[in-house]
Amino acid sequence: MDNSLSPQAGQQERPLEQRLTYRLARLHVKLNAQATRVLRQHGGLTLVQWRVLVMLNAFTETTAGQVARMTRFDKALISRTVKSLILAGLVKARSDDSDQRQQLLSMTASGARVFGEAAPHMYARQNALLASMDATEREAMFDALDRLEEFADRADAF
Amino acid sequence: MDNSLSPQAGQQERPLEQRLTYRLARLHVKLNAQATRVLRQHGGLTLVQWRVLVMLNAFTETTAGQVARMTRFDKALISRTVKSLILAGLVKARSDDSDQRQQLLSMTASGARVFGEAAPHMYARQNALLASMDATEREAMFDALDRLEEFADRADAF
DNA sequence: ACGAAAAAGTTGACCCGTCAACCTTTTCAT
DNA sequence: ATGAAAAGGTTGACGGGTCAACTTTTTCGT
Repeated sequence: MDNSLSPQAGQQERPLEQRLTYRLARLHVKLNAQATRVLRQHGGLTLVQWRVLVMLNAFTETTAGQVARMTRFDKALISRTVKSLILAGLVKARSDDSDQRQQLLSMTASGARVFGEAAPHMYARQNALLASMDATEREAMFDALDRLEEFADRADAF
Repeated sequence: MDNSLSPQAGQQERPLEQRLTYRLARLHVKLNAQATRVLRQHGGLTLVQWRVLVMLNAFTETTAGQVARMTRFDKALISRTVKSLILAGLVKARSDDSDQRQQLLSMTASGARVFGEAAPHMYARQNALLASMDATEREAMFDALDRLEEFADRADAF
């Protein structure tokens, strides 16, 4: 609750390490916590479950692999999450005749209901988030994100 | 390797959920991975160990609690990380006569050496990151971060 | 048409980070 | 001066997320 720093604080304005990396990490944690809370209050999905359902909502019959690629989550994580969703009756799998390796996933009616319950709140939150910036700021933000991500991808830079 | 999406992709330009949250998460993961790799190649610290040392470098004798508050890491995580640093001989603890609950932490010579080995690379990386944007973009980025973080802190907004 | 390589998914092991319970020491109100 | 509350820190348990190994099915070059 008390935000005042130690007696020694203030010696240096920004000892906070890599400010950018650090700030991003902090923001990410906070936003995640907020989203998790919203989901818990409106249907009880986990964040990963929610993201999978978002994908299944946008692309009606999709495979686990495609979800993994689109969300950039690890396929192991997706595998377990899909299993949990099927167990909860929110998702169903249909085997693909043309490729026996993969299964086509889609929401069940109950899945759609739970998704529909959480979605308005999640999207409202998202809009409120975006509304905290004006158009040019948003533009700048997304540009910066692109730039930074591109940089982070040049793994061999260091 | 293949970035092309499914046959169904493209139906919607941005089904990617909360674009912002999602993008931040992705960037955060990438930056973390990069930092972790740099640390592994230059001394072998973990990211949390590094951040604790950054704090001990800036504030000579600090307590675990202060490190936790400054880094916003969970105190449990700090406790374990400090233990690992002491075990590795990189940090030493001195009991505080005026308060028996806490211990004053500082780097050992060997800790300073390891820190000094990693620091140039970490700071170079940080500078390169910032250099991927010009001054006004940086300004906008940090403004946006402030704004978003403030929003995320208004927990009761939803 | 066959064998090598690649893709889809599953599983186990592991680390990171959080949460809650707990112990000890200190603070503070009355 | 004493008991309640708060702060520092430790620990155990747990979920999130990654990595690597493996199975099965498909693709593709020759």
